[in-house]
Amino acid sequence: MKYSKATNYALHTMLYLCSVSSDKPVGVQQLAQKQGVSPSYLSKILTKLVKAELIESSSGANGGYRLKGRKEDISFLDIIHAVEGSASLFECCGSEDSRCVIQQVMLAAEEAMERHLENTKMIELVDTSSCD
Amino acid sequence: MKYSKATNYALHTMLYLCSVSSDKPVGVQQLAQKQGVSPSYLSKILTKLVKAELIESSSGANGGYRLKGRKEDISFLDIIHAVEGSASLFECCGSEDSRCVIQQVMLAAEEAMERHLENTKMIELVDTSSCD
DNA sequence: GTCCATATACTCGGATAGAGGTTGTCCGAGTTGTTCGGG
DNA sequence: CCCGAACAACTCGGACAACCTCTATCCGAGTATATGGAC
Repeated sequence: MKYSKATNYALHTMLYLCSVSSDKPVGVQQLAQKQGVSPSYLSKILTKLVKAELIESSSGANGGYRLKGRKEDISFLDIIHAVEGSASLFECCGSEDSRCVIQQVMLAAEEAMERHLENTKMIELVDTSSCD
Repeated sequence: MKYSKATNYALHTMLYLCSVSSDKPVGVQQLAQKQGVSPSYLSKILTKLVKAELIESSSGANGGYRLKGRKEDISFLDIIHAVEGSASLFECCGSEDSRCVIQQVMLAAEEAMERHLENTKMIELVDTSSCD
């Protein structure tokens, strides 16, 4: 059980886009170079963020990606759900059987984590960002 | 990012062992049959619980698995860590670089979940258990 | 009855293997801005 | 100067592959109990 590297790339990219905060889109090559990933792969991840309407893309020359919503509203959870999916981390008996006590405990624990991720917005980190 | 089925099997097995609460060990066949898993596979999972000293095994006829510690002390987190490992869910820049803000947020969120799992002991569920 | 060999019922651990997810790469297609040549 | 064609830069999306983990099975080895026969 681990968060995928894709999530890491997505979070760092979003943090960077929030800190730039420009109207001009940023090319995927530039974003990829900063993190030492191949542009093709990063583009695949960013597509998920586009579908989640966190960012938007513009094609053609001088194209790239740029924030869609206000960066005050973007939480960690938004990004993680966009990349990892929003399914529950734990599934007990195949179906979503809510009678299982174990399932209930796990769900409550997961919600504790998600609350924390939802309350932390991207903008809070913009100034203090290291480890680009 | 999902908890493995092995974790599910481990939790259910531990819950059952806690509810039986007998000195006599329970055979892996019986445990496996209750959950619809193959005994060979379950045995492999239980080996991890033995190494974590949550349960102990006795070989030979009438052998099997039985709780080692007091069931008041066994938390969800103990079991999960035994099966999934206790590594952090999120690793930012390869090494454990604690300067990364993103890493810090993720770590704090993870700790929120772990606190919940640590505070929930097996014994709390013994009576109300369904979904064996 | 006692002792020992054998059978029986278990766990333990390694080898193996398929399924599925993760992490990438590659390439063709479509889109936009730029450049350049003809009128 | 103006228009259009060609070009370059860029994203989009699918196909594909290498790799790893998860899930699971199988089997041989070791171990503890039960059985049963010889004395």
